[in-house]
Amino acid sequence: MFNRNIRSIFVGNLKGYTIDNMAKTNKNKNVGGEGEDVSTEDKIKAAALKLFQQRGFAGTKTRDIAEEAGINIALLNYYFRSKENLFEIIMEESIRKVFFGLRDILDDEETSLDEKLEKIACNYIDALLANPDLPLFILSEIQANVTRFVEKNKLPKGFVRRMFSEGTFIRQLSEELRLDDPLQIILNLVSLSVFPFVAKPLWLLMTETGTEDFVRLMEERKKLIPIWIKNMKIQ
Amino acid sequence: MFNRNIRSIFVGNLKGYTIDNMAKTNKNKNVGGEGEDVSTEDKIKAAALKLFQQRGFAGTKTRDIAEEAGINIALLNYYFRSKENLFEIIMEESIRKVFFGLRDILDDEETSLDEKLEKIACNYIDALLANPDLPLFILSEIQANVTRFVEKNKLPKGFVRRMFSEGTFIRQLSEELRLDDPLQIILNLVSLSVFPFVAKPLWLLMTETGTEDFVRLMEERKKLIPIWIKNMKIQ
DNA sequence: TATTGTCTTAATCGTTTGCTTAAAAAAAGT
DNA sequence: ACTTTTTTTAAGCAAACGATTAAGACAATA
Repeated sequence: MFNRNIRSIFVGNLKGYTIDNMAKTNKNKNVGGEGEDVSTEDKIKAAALKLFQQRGFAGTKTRDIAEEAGINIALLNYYFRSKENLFEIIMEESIRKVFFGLRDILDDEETSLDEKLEKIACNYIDALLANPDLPLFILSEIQANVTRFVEKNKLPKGFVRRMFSEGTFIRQLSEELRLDDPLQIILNLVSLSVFPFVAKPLWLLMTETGTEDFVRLMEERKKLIPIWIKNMKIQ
Repeated sequence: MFNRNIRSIFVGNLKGYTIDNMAKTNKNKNVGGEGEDVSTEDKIKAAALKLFQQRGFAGTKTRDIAEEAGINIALLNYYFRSKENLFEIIMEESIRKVFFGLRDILDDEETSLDEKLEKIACNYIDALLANPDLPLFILSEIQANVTRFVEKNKLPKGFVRRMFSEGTFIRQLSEELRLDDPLQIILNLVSLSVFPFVAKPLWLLMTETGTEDFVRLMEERKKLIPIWIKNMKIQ
């Protein structure tokens, strides 16, 4: 609750306000007994996340974010210098949520492949159930602006190499399961776990079901996906 | 090459031009020997498809479409009354491409489940290789504007019921393969086939490979996916 | 040749959008 | 009481954006 504002303000130029002004008193408003009271900055970020996920960067207007957060545009620019800056912050946290859990599981040398498969399917689907719109948000924003991703180095450092070259997970896949192409299996693991969330709006339309049914379906998959993956060795 | 313009103009109000004006002389410009010559309407639609897929509806500016098509905004509005109208047309054709092939295969009573699985994986991946950006485009635009989809009834009539209730494919799945939940299997089939294309930009970034490698990977999957699906019965 | 449909040029209109500013009120900290 | 920080109000600017219009060039057709 301290460095947040500093970072928000520090990205790019700073006009009008001094850093001291912003950083010194960044109180957390959680003092009332209700527990409903959140700091304004977080209110804005929550509103921005919601709208960015729903409508994308280009489809979201700063005025809508302000309204959703229950504040005014002036205040939005007082905290986050620009729409783009706000978006960067939201996207960075989104990436973190989606990739870091995965990395921690895959990196571990101790756990067996079986455990990893279960952990990934289980933890990952849980994480996505908590943030169902994250995957489509990230994927479509990459599509809309690949360069921004490459330049701003949004992917966790070393994540790529650790997962696809020197990673223990790949080795485990080819050794323990004797699967010819580990890349295909990784792709399958991610496809089976993530795609349902990407297709959720369409799925709900087509099956004419509600969110509750969708959640049930995903809960089942936590057990099923590891089984399916293990059955993917050539028999 | 005749009713196109009529439809483009007819959606919504019509001001400034008479229907006769538009419909009477709608020549196809393919008369030169080069074969490179396409009708202006198609040039605009091609440009619109490309940009809408890349940047989404909100992220695409009419001026960009005009520039991409090598024409001017005035002409764009002369053919397609508005950006929104142009988008509707593009989206409708996109939906058609993505869903109709699938429906035709699933509907057929004659072909066995094995054949269907192979046909879907093969034909579908071929179709997506020809239009790699279609799935993410459709899915993110549904997310961005679900209501537009519901109201404008974009999904093929009867498609939902035929696929998920009275469909022969579902029956075949549960009878021939004795899979407990056919819905999960359908979801898997689509996930394994479609997700790689949705995640393509991210995949290329992470694997540090090129489009050629991606195509090879997908070609392999055409054979592998049916095998994986068949192995999904509880053993 | 006159007509008709296609396309360009260039200007413009009304809105929307991102962002800024100034002044003051409200709240918090000292 | 005072100072500082947060938030509102309200106005407004400059650019972008979707759409329109008028006038005319060009090509095809009759």
